[in-house]
Amino acid sequence: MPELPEVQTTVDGLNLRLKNLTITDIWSSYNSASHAGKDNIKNVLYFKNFRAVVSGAKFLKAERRGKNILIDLSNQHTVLIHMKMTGHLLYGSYNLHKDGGKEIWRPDKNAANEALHDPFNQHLRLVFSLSDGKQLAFSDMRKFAKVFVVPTSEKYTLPDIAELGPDALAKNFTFEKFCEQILKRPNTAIKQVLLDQSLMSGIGNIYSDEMLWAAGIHPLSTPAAIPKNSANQSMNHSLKSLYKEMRIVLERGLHFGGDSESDYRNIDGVPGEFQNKHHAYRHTGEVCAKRGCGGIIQRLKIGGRSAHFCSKHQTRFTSNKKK
DNA sequence: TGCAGTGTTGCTTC
DNA sequence: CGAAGCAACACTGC
Repeated sequence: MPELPEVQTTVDGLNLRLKNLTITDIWSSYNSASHAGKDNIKNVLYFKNFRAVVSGAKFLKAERRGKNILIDLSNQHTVLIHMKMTGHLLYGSYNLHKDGGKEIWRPDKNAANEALHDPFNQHLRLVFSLSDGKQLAFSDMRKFAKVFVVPTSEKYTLPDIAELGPDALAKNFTFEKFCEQILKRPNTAIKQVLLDQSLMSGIGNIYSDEMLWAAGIHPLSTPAAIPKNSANQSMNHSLKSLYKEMRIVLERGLHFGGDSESDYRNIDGVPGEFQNKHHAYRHTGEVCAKRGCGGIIQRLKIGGRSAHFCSKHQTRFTSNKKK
């Protein structure tokens, strides 16, 4: 779901659409004490405080740290949003309806915005009203998302941000640094290592499968056993190729506006296209798309996640020495 | 009809 | 410390 390319696409959309807008008010479905106490949108740092801090502030800029979105406001405060599994930010025109004692936001029927035709509007948890008369709505079907506000001076010292490893696409995240991080877990399946946000940040289940497929490395390979460089010209089956493919696959995800295999939409409600470019993820039982390979895509549970891979061209490197 | 599967993270346990 | 397992929740598909 939202992995690095999807979160970046969302952040780019926020910077494009919300520039110079002021948040006139906010609303939340979690406006009741019965939901307080958990570390997610339910407590919204106790909604009244959140509302008091955020209302009236102007949007300055959004940025991405791993899979987190940081939104700087003009009043020296920053909103952190992690979309987790099913979070969606949607920008468009909504109207507040009263249904008995219950308040419900519904898309404006006359608006042409694609965001407003999405089923995610059934699960709105938080709505920012903006000075252009439109709204930024946050939908979160499974209610796993995290949203809170802190002084901007503290944004990078939050555990959510400070404990992240280097960003997978950062310019200064060199091959040497990549190896250093990967080798901190020398005997753990590479699939799990790539998903560990404290080692490097931004990679999720889909892109990890795709980069391992492209690099020709079996997801159960252990880092210490994978050659650093490959002998042949193709640079395949090595940490070097994995590093290279990591960059390529994530950049491609970004280029195609993210991956909507599941239900990702950008803030205008438009799906991405990367789901049509998969070679491994959710291709179980299909013939491997690699030229001349002819293998069949397998699926395996690794670290509680499903991994998809070609058992023919993805080499399994494991250490012989068992402890 | 019921239950496994789905993406991400955090907490508990060993 | 690391790693496994499960919980947080809701919906889809077999």
